[in-house]
Amino acid sequence: MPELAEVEFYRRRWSAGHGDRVRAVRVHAGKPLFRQCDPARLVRGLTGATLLGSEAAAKQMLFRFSGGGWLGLHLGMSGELRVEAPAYAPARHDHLILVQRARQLVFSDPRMFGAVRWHQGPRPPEWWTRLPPPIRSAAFTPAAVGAFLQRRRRAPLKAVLLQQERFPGIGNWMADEVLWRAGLHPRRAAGGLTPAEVRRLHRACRTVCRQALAVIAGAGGRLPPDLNAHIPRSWLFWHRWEDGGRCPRTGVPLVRETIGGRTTCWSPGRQRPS
DNA sequence: CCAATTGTTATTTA
DNA sequence: ATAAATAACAATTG
Repeated sequence: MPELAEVEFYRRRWSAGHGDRVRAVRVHAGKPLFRQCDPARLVRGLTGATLLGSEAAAKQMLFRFSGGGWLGLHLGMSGELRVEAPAYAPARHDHLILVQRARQLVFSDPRMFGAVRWHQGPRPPEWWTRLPPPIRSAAFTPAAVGAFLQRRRRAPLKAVLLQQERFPGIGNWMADEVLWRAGLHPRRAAGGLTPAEVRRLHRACRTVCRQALAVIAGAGGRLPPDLNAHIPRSWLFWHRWEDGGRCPRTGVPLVRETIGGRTTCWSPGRQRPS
């Protein structure tokens, strides 16, 4: 499930453990989740360390520990972070648990497309510092979007929006939401947009990211009880999987089809193929 | 049994 | 050689 805003939502859950020491680590070593790290070193580094802080960017999270330890998490397709009571008994898909005095920080991922990384050193790891500039940053300009679209000019817009090197954090539902807001058909060739359409796409990316973060991860106040609790009914989000779902703006029946290898939903009329 | 799933990457095709 | 499409990864559900 997790895209930009969901990742931030889950990171903030674990921030309940900031400032507390990790007394023990439970890990399903040998699972593909740990292919990018050495589970033995992970456990050795985490045990006894204090969780000092954390950040999320794109679909990545980075947790900082005392002693120069950095824990990287990616939630893949089905990952989630939870906070459980000290007495909680681990379930089958709880592949990494940081046990603290007052709680357990649980990383659960049934499909195991996620990843766990461990880095030891004074500075954050290379993979983190080299992430592309966020969509909400000043570096995400219409010119940068336009240049990227030109390089992928024959690919459908939907496929291009899913490329993390230019649209970090965008996933399947956010891509559909962006194209719907911009009024662009997902099958349009990336290189065929007018300058005005590129600007619309750029603006829709920023708007969707900003609003999704506010609504899903909480603007500044407290975390919503549930991921989707505050997503407005006026978003495509709620209608894209419904059978007989209708465009919340035009009332026209929505269409679903595979584009760029992923199930894609759009509103005919509002998003024209040429 | 077949199909589907909010992600990424290796491999194949054009 | 490059870019686009496809398969594969694993688990679960309809």
